[in-house]
Amino acid sequence: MLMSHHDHQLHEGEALRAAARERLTKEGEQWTDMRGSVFDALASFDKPASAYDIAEAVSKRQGRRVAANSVYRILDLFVNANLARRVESANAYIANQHPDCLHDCIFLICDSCGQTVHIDDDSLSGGVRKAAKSAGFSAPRPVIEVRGTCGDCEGQ
Amino acid sequence: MLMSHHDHQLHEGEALRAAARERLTKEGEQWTDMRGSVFDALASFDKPASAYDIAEAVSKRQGRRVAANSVYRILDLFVNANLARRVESANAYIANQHPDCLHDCIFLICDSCGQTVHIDDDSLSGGVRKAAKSAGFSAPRPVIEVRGTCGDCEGQ
DNA sequence: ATAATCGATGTTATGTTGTAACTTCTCGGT
DNA sequence: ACCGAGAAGTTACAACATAACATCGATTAT
Repeated sequence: MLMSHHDHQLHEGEALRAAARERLTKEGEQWTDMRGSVFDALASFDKPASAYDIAEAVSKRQGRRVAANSVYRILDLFVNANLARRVESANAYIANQHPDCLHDCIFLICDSCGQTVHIDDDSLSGGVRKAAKSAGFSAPRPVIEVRGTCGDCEGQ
Repeated sequence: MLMSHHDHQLHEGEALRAAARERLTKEGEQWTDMRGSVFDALASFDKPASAYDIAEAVSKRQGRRVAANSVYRILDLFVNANLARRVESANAYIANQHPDCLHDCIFLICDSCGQTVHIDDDSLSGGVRKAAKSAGFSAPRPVIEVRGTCGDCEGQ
């Protein structure tokens, strides 16, 4: 079975930061120091991070207390602007590696180590969207996540 | 496009309660008064209910304080035994209307009124499972939910 | 220049969801 | 009667999330 693919600009490090910044400003939002710090913290985690995790990371980095509160505001902004995603089944957030392009993504979360990979399969998410529409739902936003055990953890 | 279907015993009211009870005892677990009360409360909601909602309902019904704590224990048991499902994106639980049969279900949750319908589409959930397995994940448990606006709320 | 405004952030408080640790109760087997 | 095990009670707390209001700094109008 052949899967349709399209080219993604997959960003990381500086490039990701730049892409995020560009995306946010294109939304008409400001890229402030605070937002930059939150983004850096978010992107520095290798697994989904809670707002509190991020608040702690930013606090440490800046040597002052940053309240979870402020972090939530910024995360909400990021999610709306496609810079970040919320992982519902983990109450956590993860940076979006291609903020430029809109997707329903599918997260695979390892119950053992927490590692989370994300895959884009528009045929799957499209099917879910379609099923929702058939049931009379409008403006459907699919949440597709899979809990399981990743390959690395499988052996042990 | 034709969708594969299979017959479901869709239970409600007394029949649902009986089916749940049967299912639970088949798992080797006891159907106690408390569990019955929690199940009744859960099934009495017409939308996903939080553990605290349920604790409150049971407390009211019994004229004594029932701690959320106890409700959580029972809900976990129910979820494991397929009597209930957790709706991840709502931090809430919903009774499973066919506890006899195993499914990855798909929930459609209305952001406006909270009504939640569940659909079973094994081809969709199977696709998600398959994608997870291809990515090296074992024992995948898909979480498929859709946030949107239901038909009733759409007009207004 | 000063005042008004607005968006971003800080601050404090509180609400909601979820667990942990330990005790008490109940029931069945001896 | 005693014991053991599972269920439920109790208390405490951790983690997640939001609300309301104050402050700050940049921009604009006067």
